[in-house]
Amino acid sequence: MFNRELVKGSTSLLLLQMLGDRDMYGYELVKELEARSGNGFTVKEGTLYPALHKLEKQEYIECYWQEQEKGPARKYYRITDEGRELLKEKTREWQDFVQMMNKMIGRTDHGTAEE
Amino acid sequence: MFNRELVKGSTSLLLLQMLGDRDMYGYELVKELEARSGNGFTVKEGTLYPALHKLEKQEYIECYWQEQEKGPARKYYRITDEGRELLKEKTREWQDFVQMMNKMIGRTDHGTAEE
DNA sequence: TCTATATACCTAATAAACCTAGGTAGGTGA
DNA sequence: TCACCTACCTAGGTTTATTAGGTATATAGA
Repeated sequence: MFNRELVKGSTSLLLLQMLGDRDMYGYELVKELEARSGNGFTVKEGTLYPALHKLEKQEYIECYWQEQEKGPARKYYRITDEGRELLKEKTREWQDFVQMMNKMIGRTDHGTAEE
Repeated sequence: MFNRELVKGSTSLLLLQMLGDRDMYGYELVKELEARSGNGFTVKEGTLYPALHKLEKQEYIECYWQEQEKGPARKYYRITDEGRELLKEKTREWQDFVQMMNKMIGRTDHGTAEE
């Protein structure tokens, strides 16, 4: 759909946001993000797992294993208090960024940009 | 201000946007972006020049030298027709992306998710 | 039994974008 | 002469995401 480049830098925000709602495991996050975005994009496993590990190392999230009656065990992630702080901050940053971008790309009409 | 990470991927959009308004030279773009963003961020020269060269190679912009009465000559960049097409497309992508992100992170206080 | 598929985890190698930290050169003013 | 501003440039390193695999559990079908 749109350029995956744009998403750079927003992955951790997305992950924290998801975990802010409820504890989730990696594979679930991949599927959920794919579903929520309406096929807009997907966060690949090769992106997700390293990102989760980094957030965990920084103590913004923590994990626990949960055995399943059927299928492989799941590694659930839970957001920490520091994580919630970071989430708030990142959300604010995102909103500021959007505002600035809109100021930059929104104010010119060089080519009739109405839908 | 906000995380520079977020800007990654939007640099070429910003450049095309600026050049969509008028021809500009590299150094001018750096200063102008800095001013417009209200100190939000700066595009470094080490980012800008390679980005311009890439856009030129892809024929989205083209350049011409202009001698100055005082000071070093300036290398002006002009957006091409293909560039304008790309700009429209990238602007649309940006708007889609923002829409999706807002859908995902929009409800800033989790727990109350009514529409 | 053997194989394919789905779930669920992971990483090494690569690619892309950016930043750091320089360099070259013209011109002005102390 | 030296410092500073304008104006161009790039090599090397970092970060982030993707590609393209791998391991393991469990089930369904040939």
